[in-house]
Amino acid sequence: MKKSDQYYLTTPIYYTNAAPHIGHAYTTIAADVIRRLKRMQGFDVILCSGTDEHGVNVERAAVAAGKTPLDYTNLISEEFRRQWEILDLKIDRFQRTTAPNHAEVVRDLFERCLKNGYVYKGHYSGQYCIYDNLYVNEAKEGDPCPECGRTTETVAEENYFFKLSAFQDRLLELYEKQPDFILPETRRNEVLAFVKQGLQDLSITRTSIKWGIPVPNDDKHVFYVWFDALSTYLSAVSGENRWPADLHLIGKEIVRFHAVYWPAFLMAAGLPLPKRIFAHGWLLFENDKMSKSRGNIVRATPIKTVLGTDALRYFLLREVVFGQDGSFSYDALVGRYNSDLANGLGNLASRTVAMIHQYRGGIVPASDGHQQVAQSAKELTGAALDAYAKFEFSKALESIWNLISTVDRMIVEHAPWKLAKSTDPVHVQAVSDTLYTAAEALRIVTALVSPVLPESAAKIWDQLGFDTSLDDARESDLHWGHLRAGQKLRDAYGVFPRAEVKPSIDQMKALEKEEYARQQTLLGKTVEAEAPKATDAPIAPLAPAISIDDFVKVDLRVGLVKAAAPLKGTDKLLHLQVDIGEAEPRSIVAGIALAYKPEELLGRKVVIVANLAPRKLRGVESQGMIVAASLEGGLPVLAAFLEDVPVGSRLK
RNA sequence: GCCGGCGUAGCUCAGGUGGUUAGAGCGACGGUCUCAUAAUCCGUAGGUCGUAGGUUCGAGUCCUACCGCCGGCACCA
Repeated sequence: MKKSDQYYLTTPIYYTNAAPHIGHAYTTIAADVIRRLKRMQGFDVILCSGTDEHGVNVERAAVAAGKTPLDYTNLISEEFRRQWEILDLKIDRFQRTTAPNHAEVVRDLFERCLKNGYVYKGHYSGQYCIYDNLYVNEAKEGDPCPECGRTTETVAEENYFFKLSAFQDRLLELYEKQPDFILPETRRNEVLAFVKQGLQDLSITRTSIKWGIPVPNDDKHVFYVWFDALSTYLSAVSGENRWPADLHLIGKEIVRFHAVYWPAFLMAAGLPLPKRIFAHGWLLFENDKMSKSRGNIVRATPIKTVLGTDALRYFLLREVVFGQDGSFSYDALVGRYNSDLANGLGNLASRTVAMIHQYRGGIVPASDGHQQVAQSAKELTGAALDAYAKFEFSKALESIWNLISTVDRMIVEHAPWKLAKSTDPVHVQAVSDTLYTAAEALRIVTALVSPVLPESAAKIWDQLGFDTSLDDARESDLHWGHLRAGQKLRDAYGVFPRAEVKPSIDQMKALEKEEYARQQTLLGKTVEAEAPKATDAPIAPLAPAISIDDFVKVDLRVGLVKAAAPLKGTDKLLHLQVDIGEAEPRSIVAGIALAYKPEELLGRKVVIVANLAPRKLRGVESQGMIVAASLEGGLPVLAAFLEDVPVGSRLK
């Protein structure tokens, strides 16, 4: 049985199709901060992270790199682990989906679900168009393909299905009873809307994939992504009595899997549910989504090298409202570093320690401190802890910096450097009061920021003369007056040296290039060979072989876009008029509105499937189809020619 | 198209149940101090609170419409 003082939290299980970047670091840093906060509250905390290593994408990437899937994922998994080490993130359990203990847990979960009647072997059977590689759900035997008009074939395929449909009510009840099961609220609303509109059973195995965990007693099948990956949260603590997790920290793109599928799997298996799911937002790069195709991915290690890990941690948690999207930029990073860390906390530590050395021989003087500051400290500490408890990191840090600024003001107001020249006992005590107040407030601030700035806080802690580890600090240590008179301070040294803006940005950018090159070399050609955004969506298997006669049936033509307009009522559809050399331009509806603006298509040459049977889309007849590369999870890219070609030419 | 969120100083954002001159931090500018990391501290400038109506004695705060942005769903064959 799990003990009440235990806290189990997880990061997502990162997919090993790409090397770690700042986005992975963001989640993991946040988890590390929560881990330290919970420890401060006295919990026995463990943090689990890991790598999700199965699936087609990994299989393909491995082949492309000339490696076996396992060799390949060994490499990337190790790269993730190394990354967390470099960033001083303590991962208590690092679980790989390729580990033997994990396979056992997955099979066990499956068998529990099976035994309880929530898994069935589905014979998907239905109409299938072999030409378009398309399942036509609504068609009956002998019906034509809506795409090409040719007769569909009846196919039957075996898959294991999970009866997700049986859990709609229970899930809604869960969300109702535990309103904070999914945070923030906006994500909860989305999940509610999704579940309320009805749930379909989920296919949880594949026969087309080999790189995965075989289904018990039926090893033609391999578990498909979510059944496999989500179980990691169980396998990371198998045999430890740690389950259920207190918190799954995730990115907003995987909310559905964690908030719908995962609880349903666990309900089906009769296992306890996680207590809470928190989805943070995305880290944008200067308002653009980071992506390989844009080439604007940032890695964490160059930032560590130039400004230190704490600078990165502070920036991410202070600048970004946790739960919302936030943007990263080098300017903002260095700005925050200088104004908040160097000029704020760093300078306060520096001046406080220096003055006590200078005016009191490095010994903390006896005093109760200024009561006004003590009062502010009490209030602001309370506010910060409240915010921390709600994962409102930016708010918590704001409160703490408020206290720093209060202390700075107090120091100027009492100007100890003036009174220190006097031997009047009243003045002597006044100086002591000011110095004690500054040191005690600094002590509290340091302990309070230590979950976010562990490395720097430890340095200040050391300068204040403590021998204990800040890791052992507890919330009760935050009360005013714990600093003892007579404590001997250590020498002062800079904790956050001020950064020159341009040189440090240049240096980070240079290191960023090196780091990118290093990762690329590590992974061989695979980094470049990858699709811009790889997801775990199934990759369509190669269509069946056709003869040249079959190919000739497809009439591809060069067309010129004469007109283009959005199709109202849709996000993705454009209505085009395309001249392919006929008397009238063709009316073609294409799902490319997210990738292309109508005006940039005008006058552009495109490739058209000219003999595709016409079909109405949203009430508009589409007399053909535009040929485009369809990237997984990405935007379509139109086929085009490098040389100019006449309108109407046929492609062979 | 449906559902939800947002639009407040150059930037990032606060502004329960409507009530005197709309706030903070950063940045800019001016000044001050010297314990300190050319830091601190004090002060100044800057906002028709997306637009247009409406309710009200009174609206950034409520209502309606519209515009723009962001999510989710639908849609994308």
